[in-house]
Amino acid sequence: MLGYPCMNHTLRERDPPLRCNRDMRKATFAERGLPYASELALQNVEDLHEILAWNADHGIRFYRCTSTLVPWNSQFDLTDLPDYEAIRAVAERCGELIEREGMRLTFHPDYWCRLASDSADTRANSVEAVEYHADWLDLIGLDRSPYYGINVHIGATYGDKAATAERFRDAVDTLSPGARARLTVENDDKESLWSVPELVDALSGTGVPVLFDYHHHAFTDRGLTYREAFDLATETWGDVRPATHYSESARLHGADARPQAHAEFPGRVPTWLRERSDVMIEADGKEQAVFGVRDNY
DNA sequence: TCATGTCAAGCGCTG
DNA sequence: CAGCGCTTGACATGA
Repeated sequence: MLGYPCMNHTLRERDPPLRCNRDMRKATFAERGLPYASELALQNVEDLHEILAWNADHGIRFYRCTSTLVPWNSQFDLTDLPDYEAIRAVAERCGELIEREGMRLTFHPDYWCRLASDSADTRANSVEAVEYHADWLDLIGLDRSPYYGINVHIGATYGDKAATAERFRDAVDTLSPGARARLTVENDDKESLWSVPELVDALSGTGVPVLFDYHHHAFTDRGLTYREAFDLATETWGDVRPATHYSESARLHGADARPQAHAEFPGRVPTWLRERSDVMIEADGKEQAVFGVRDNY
């Protein structure tokens, strides 16, 4: 399966727009509080259902939802929301659609989610973030499996990789069963950070799978080919079909961009990657980029 | 309605 | 050493 993250450009441009990333600023949350958070969450979940339905109609069965599905969820429990029952009902319909259509849904908490941080506050916020993503997956009614994953980066070294790996494993141990069972960890896009072999080593014994990002591997290859790194990561998934990320550098497409920047429309996903994993196409072209890649076969 | 500046949260790195 | 970029856009204000 091929998929795309977050926004669907086609549906975003409708009037009214369909999107599941309605958010608000701190001052607005302070002013309007739970009722407005509830209203936004309900609209977001309703639109998530429409996006999933559109995806199914267009043969796209893999989707990553944004982390603003329930805005400000770090500040309350889902059950505190005035519209909780309505939200739950729509979430269940999303789950039924996903089951019926054989779809795959994942999440990717924001950049500040740093489970191995050397700051206890940052670690606590990060654990909390993984937990509320797990609450959403429970609400939708999806299995507690990395198949419906919550994907994070370690994303830093704090000057000591061994100590960072240990803090990461400790954080994993503090997660609830539902959060822990869904966690996946992706290789970073900076030479100094976490490569596939380093993650495999750091996570050995935890059961947490390594999510292989093809483009990022170029920055942390450690002498391994793409296929070697993918094979290494795939072993960590056990019986679960791996999820992977694919993108191409914008530079390959002539842009004067930093090497890490994504091309708007990547060309062709390697056949071996498509055959052996579900591939999230990370590109500004979003759903159109999936169509473009599909047309190249 | 639209343009513009700003926005909760962490990091490493660049200019 | 400030600001950028990530997995990236949207909110809020004022004309």
